[in-house]
Amino acid sequence: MIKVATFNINGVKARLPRLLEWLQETRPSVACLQEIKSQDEGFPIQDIEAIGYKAIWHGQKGFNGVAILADGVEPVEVRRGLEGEPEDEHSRYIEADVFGLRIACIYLPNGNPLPGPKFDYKLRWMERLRKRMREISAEEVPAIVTGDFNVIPEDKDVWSPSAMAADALMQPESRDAYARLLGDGWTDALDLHNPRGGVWTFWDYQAGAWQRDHGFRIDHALLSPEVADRLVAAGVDKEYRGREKSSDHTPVWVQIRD
DNA sequence: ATGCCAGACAATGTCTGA
Repeated sequence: MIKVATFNINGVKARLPRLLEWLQETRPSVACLQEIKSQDEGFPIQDIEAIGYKAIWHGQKGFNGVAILADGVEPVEVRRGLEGEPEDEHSRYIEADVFGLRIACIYLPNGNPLPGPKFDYKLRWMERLRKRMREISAEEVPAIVTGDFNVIPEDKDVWSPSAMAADALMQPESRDAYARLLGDGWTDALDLHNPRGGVWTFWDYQAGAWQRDHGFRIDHALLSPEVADRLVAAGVDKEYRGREKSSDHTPVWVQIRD
């Protein structure tokens, strides 16, 4: 069984104890991290290797940054960054082959405030992502595109649709772009296993959101048809949101038959 | 209407985020 997880870590250096304990307690085969908020040279690879993982990462000063960790084997990097905007220097995409799977780890732009350049960038980035995902589909490799999509797919995926109505995460344009990915043949694994919704992956640090369970679902795992056929389970490691110095996201995982 | 909270950077505040 292969377990592929994603975790928006919100600062890999500030969160290192949480990351290491999560890896050791849940032992995912592959762990995709977002918002490492570290330059390449500051990534704590020694601590990660000390507990048996190998990794590739794409860092950036101060914010963004993504990484793919694998239990005992080095992920083979396929690409970093998306095509289409050569001037875009945000570290938001890294892709690798590992355990016979193509894994893409993404940190999709938030898009707030809107309207404005950040929302425009989000929508352009989603179209660039779609183009890459269609290329992966054409390869017909078993693939998982996972990470922080910064899209609340449907009203059932948020504690209060009205409270979030003006947010970039649930604008019709954001949702339509996400729906187009699914329309291309990708399966939202967590949604498949929780069709009635009510499953959150993010709770804001502010306004007591965690205590009030004011969360929403923005961390996703999209499966190619070759992987969807092998899906055994999907879930959220909710308890990690309640720990000391936690990220504002929880890990999301899928289990895939060998 | 705004900030709430948090991390990084390199201040003792600013930027960024969701």
